[in-house]
Amino acid sequence: MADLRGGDLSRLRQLNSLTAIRALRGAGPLTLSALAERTGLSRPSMKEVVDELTGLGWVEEVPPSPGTMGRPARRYRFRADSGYLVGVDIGGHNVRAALSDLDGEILAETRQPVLPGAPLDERLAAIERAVSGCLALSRTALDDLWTMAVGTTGVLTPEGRITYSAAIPAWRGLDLGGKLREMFPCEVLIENDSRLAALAEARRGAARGARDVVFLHVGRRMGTGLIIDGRVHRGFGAAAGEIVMLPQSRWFDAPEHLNACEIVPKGTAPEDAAGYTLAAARRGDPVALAAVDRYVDDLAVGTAAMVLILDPEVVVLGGGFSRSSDVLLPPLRERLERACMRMPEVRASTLGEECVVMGAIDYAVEHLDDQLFTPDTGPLPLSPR
Amino acid sequence: MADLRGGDLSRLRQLNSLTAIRALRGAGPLTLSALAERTGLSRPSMKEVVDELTGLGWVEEVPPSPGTMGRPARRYRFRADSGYLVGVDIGGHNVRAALSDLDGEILAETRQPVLPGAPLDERLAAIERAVSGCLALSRTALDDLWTMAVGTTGVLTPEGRITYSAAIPAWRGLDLGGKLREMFPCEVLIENDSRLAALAEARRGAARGARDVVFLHVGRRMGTGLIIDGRVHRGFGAAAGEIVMLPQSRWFDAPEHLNACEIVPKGTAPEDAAGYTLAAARRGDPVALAAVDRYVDDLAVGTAAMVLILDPEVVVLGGGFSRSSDVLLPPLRERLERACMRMPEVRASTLGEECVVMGAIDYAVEHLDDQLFTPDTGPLPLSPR
DNA sequence: ATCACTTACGAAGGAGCACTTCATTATTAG
DNA sequence: CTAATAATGAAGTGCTCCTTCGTAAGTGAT
Repeated sequence: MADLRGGDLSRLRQLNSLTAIRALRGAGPLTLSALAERTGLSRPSMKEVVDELTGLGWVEEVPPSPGTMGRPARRYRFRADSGYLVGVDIGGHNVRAALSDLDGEILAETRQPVLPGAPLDERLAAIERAVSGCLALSRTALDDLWTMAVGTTGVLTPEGRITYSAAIPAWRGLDLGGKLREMFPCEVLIENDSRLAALAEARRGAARGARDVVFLHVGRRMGTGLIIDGRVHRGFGAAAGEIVMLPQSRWFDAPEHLNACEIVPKGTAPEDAAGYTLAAARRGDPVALAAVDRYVDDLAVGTAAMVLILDPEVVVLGGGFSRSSDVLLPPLRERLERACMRMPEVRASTLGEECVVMGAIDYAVEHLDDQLFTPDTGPLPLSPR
Repeated sequence: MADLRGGDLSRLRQLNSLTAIRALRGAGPLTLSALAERTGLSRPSMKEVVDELTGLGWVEEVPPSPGTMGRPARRYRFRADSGYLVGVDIGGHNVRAALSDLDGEILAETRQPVLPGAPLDERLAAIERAVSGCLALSRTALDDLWTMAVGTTGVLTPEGRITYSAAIPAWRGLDLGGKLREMFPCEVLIENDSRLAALAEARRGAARGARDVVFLHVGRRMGTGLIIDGRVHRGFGAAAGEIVMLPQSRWFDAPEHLNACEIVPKGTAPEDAAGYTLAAARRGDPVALAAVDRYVDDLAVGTAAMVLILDPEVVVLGGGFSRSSDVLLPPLRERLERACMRMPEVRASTLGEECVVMGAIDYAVEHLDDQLFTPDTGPLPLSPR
């Protein structure tokens, strides 16, 4: 039994305001008549709603569109620029950031390289630089940032403390949420990077429209993100998706098949070895193909476990190795066909490197929508908070 | 972006009617003042709402509670008896049914034994008998049945056709939903039995209050049910939870460790073998304990996969073998401690044999609530439909 | 039995929101 | 310049909820 709050007349207005905002956010600038038709309200009522929203700063009039019959209608749009969001992807080698408006439209992106072994301060400074870079590029003031969503590798507590991170040694035990809240005067959300990537693929990428999605991060390290019923699944202790920890999933050592392939020339940097093998496999090298086969054999076990447990609509292959999805997808599909009860769609990521930042943006948008634009959350505040 | 329907004044009333109903269903009979306080509405408004609901047949006045100061207040209750629900559990050896009111309060239960190899007609007749038995016991007319929820073993399509059932050979390929809709003049919902058991445990059993639950059906056959974010997780093709199909989960053959234990006397019925081993293990028989150890070793692999993937709050052990949870839980916990990232609560089912029927009832209640008592679903109809 | 106290009931008056209707206004097409 | 088109603004209506206040129906003390 959810909320027991009964509704006042003002609540009705609030409901209608939110409906108007949703309609405006869904489809570009709209006239009063269009809004009225979409929402089912009468024109005069809609006028009052829009006037109120304009007064609060959530909605703004735009010039009428010319060339129509009759008296030109005034048009209104949602002011997605009343506030801004940043998404940050803190990886081993790079810190990426993106800045968007309240609709998740990306306005600026930056990247700051960091050494994997860099000390904590250096990495935090890179975050600072990445974000200020975005602010400068989009000419946005720090105070106009409403929410920052951060994706990083590692296992997190629900509050944003890092339990464990294989990729970034300095991260271990860090209260990342607390640190970033000291650095930035906005709300800070921390999430696992694979989960954010999954969200991005489900919102704007290869799994757009699907409500149940399994995202596989395949690369030097394995990771997963789950979208269940359209939302990021964290689990009770924010530890969902860690199947790589199970030896029988055969995921932990799977990348070694590619790294340790005989055909990789001595002296190749460890981070390039797998790429070399995958490229050789694409050319048809039999030794490389055999290594890929062994790799996919292992990959398919953990994947089949997730598919059998969750029965997702789509499985998305992302992460570094997904650049070679042409090599990986056919054999993976073949193994899953045999192992699964119902075969899901298996697709390659379409967002690539920007996947996590985009997911972070999407996550922030969703958080904001839950807070502001949901009927249960009280009246709309004045826009500039 | 959900619905774009704006709200009329009548919608406000509808909202408040639903709030009143929710309040009444949440806590026994209430006076107007109590209702007003809980919902935040004024007394006169609440009076009007309650009068309307009384007229529609959803609410009814009950005698005032004596022994209070001041003028005795009129009290109202939700008429949970405006309609009735049946839950059915179609197992290999038994068909169970339960009848409840709209609040899921169980009013009658029946059981009809069936032979596992019984032909289709016989099993359908048993269902018929089980349901009419419930109707007779509770003196309810067939026409007062609103919804029937059915749990059965096997893999289903989203529409309620049976893809595959190991336990009931005659079931294979059957359009069970269609058949039952011919037999009963009410809405029919079909679901996998383990999923319903999971729901029951999450609503009224060992996992009450938890939003993410993994239910393990351990018995001669293995099955699972997942509750994610408080709701039954079916998956895109209603095939979620079938990890037993993955050889590496080691679930499929796990029960064989108990069945084929050396100490089981020759000639024991196959369905009693595992029970014999478990009982011997409880007495401390070393051979039986070793078999249990091997069994739990295997059980823990698939369980760890689910826990690592989903990070549930609670894992519930149900099914036939859960009668021996005192023997199974400690070693299972020990293995999971080692394998899992975050250890969930591991508990034994508290509902036992009635688990699936109760889950069916809960499922029907939830379906009804979604249809009738949710703000987005339009106005409340007249109670006797 | 009576009186004070407590609490609920019911009626009356008021405010807010959305609806319908209609005269007015701004633009395009001929 | 006129007719047609479509949006605007103002006026009047109905519904829902709110507050207020006098009345009714009990309990407990004298």
